[in-house]
Amino acid sequence: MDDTPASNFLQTIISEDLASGRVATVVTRFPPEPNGFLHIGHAKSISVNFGLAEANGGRCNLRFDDTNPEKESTVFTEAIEADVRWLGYQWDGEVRYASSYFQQFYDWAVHLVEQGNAYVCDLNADEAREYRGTLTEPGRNSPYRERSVAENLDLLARMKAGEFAEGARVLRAKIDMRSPNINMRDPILYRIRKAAHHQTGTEWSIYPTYDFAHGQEDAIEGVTHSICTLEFEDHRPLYDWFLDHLPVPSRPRQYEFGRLNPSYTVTSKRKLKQLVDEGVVGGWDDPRMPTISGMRRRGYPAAAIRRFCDMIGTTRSDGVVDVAMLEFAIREDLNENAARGMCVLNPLKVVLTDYPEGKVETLGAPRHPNRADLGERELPFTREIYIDADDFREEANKKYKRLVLGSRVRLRNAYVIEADEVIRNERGDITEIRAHTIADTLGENPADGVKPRGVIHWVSVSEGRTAEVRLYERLFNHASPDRGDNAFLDHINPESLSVVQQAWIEPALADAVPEQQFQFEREGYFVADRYDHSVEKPVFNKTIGLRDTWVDG
RNA sequence: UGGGGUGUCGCCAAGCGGCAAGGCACCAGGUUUUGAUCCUGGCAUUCGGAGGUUCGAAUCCUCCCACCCCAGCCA
Repeated sequence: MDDTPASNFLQTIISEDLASGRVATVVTRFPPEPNGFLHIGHAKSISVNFGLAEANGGRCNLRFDDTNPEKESTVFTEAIEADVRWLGYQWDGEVRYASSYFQQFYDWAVHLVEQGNAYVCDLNADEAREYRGTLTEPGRNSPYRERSVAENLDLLARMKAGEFAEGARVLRAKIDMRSPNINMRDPILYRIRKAAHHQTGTEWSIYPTYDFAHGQEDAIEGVTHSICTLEFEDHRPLYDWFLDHLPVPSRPRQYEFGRLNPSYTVTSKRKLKQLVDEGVVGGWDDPRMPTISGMRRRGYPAAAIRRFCDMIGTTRSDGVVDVAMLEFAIREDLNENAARGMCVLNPLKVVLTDYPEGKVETLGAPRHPNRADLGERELPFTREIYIDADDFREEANKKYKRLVLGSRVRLRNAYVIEADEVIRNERGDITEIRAHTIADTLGENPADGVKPRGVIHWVSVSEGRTAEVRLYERLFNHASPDRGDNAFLDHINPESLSVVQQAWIEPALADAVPEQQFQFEREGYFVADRYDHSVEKPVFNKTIGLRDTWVDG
C-alpha cells in the first residue's frame, strides 16, 4: 500500500535506532486484554504496531495481556484474533499470552524480594489508599515495609499456595512512597485472586498486575518498541524500574502516542457495553457500533479503516478526529471497488404506455462506470417499472433534475422517458405515473434535441426482486457524546436505524453473497448482511450515503 | 497548590533557525446516462499569549494561559 513509511515521531525513533545499530530488527506488539471487543481505537493501535513493523522489515506479536482472570474469556480472544486478521494483519508466530509467562514473573518476584526490593503488605485496599497519599501529598510507608526477606519469601510462597483470602495481602515493590509519581509509591505486583483463569485454570491464586507484567512480557518476547497510548506515560518510570532491577533477557523501550477519538461516537469499553446491555443497539457487532466487528457488518472495507488510520497520522497530541475523514476513506475505497446496481427504496410505479405488455428486453449495463474489468450485468426492462417516489414531482423548477410531469428524464442504463399523467387513488395519493419512452434513446440522446432533466434509477416490476434494506445513520447526534459521564445516552440519534422491509432490487443484486459490497446508484453504498442475507431473502445494510452536494430542493 | 503531557487553518497534520507541506471539510467552476466519481481553482502575512535572543524564529530562551492524564489489589 504505502511504499514510504509514514513520517511520524515513532518512525523517526525507529529509523534512528536502526541506523545507530541499537536495534537490529524491529519488534512491536499489539497487547489487548481479552475482556471485550476491539473498536476503532484498537484499529489505530493495530495499524501503528503492525504498520511500523511491516514498514521496517520487523515483526509484530499479538499478545493477550491476560493478567486479570475475572474479566477475561476465550470468546474475546477468539473475536480479537478474527478482528486482527480481518483488518489484514498477520502476527508473528503463535499468539502469545502473558499468562504463559506466569512462572517467570513469579520467579522474578522472588528475585525482587531476595534483593530487598519487594515486600508482602497486609494493608487492605482502603488502608493502602490512605497510605498512598494524594496527588499533592506524599504517601507514608506501609508498616509492613520492613519485613525480613525470609518472612517475605515465606508469605509470598503462601500467597501463591492459596493460603490467604483475596485482598488479605499483596506483594509490593519497595520504591518511594514520597514520589511525585504515584505509580512509584510502592506499586502492587501481585494480588490474590481465587478466580479460574481462561488459560491457566486454577493453577494460580495470585496474579501479576499490569505494571509488573507488561515490560517483562516485552523483554521476554524481544519487543524493541513497546508502543502504547498516552495515559501510560506515567507508568514508564515503573516500566523501566522493573527492567533495571530484574535479569531480563532484553531491553524494550516504551513509547506513547495519542489515542484516537473520532467525533460522533464513544469508544470507552464501559459505554459501549452499556449500549449493548441496555438494548440501544443489537449487539457488539451492530452496524452502528464503532467496534471492528460492527464496522465490518456495516460494510466498511478493512482497507478503508487502514487507510483512515494512516491519514490521521500518529502523534502525541490528543484531539477529536472528524468522522468525515473516516467516511471519506470508506467512500474512496467503495467508489473504486463496489459494483453498481439499482435499488428503489420508496417505490412508485411507472407504466410506459407505449411499451408492449409482456415484453422483457434484456439490456446490458456495466458493473462499474470506469472499471471494465468488472464486466457487465443483465438488466431487464419492461413496461412497468418502479422509480423512487422522491424522483417524481408534478411540477418543479429547472434545478430539479428528475422526473416531472410533461418533461423528460433518463432511466439509468435505459431509455429516456416523458411523464404524461398521474393516477391517484380515492384519497388523492399518487399511485402510478403514466409515461412513454422516447424512441432510439438507448445510449443516444433524443433525436429532437430535447435533453432529459437528469438520470434516475429504476427496477422492473415483474423482473425485480424485493429485499430488506436497513438504513443506518450516526448513532449519536452530538459531535462529542463522550463528554460527561452518562450524558452520552442523551445524545442517541433516535433515527439511527430505519428498516425498509420491501425495497426493489434489480435481479442481478439478488445473487449477492454475504458481505459483498455495492453501490446502489444515487443512494449510497450497501453491503449484503454478513448473517441475515440469503439469495432467497436478500438483506442489505447501508454502509454510507453518497456525497451529496445538492443544495436546492 | 504535586507529577507527567499537549497546544500550527473548522478537523487531522508536516515543519526541528532561513521566509507556513498535505489530507478532510467547505466554496467556486468544468466534465458526466449516478445531483456520485473525476478535473481545475480558492481556502493560515501566520503558528496558544506576552516578552527576549538573532540579519532572520512556528522552530532557541523567559514568563504566562488553556486543555489532557495520574490518587484500581483495572489495563
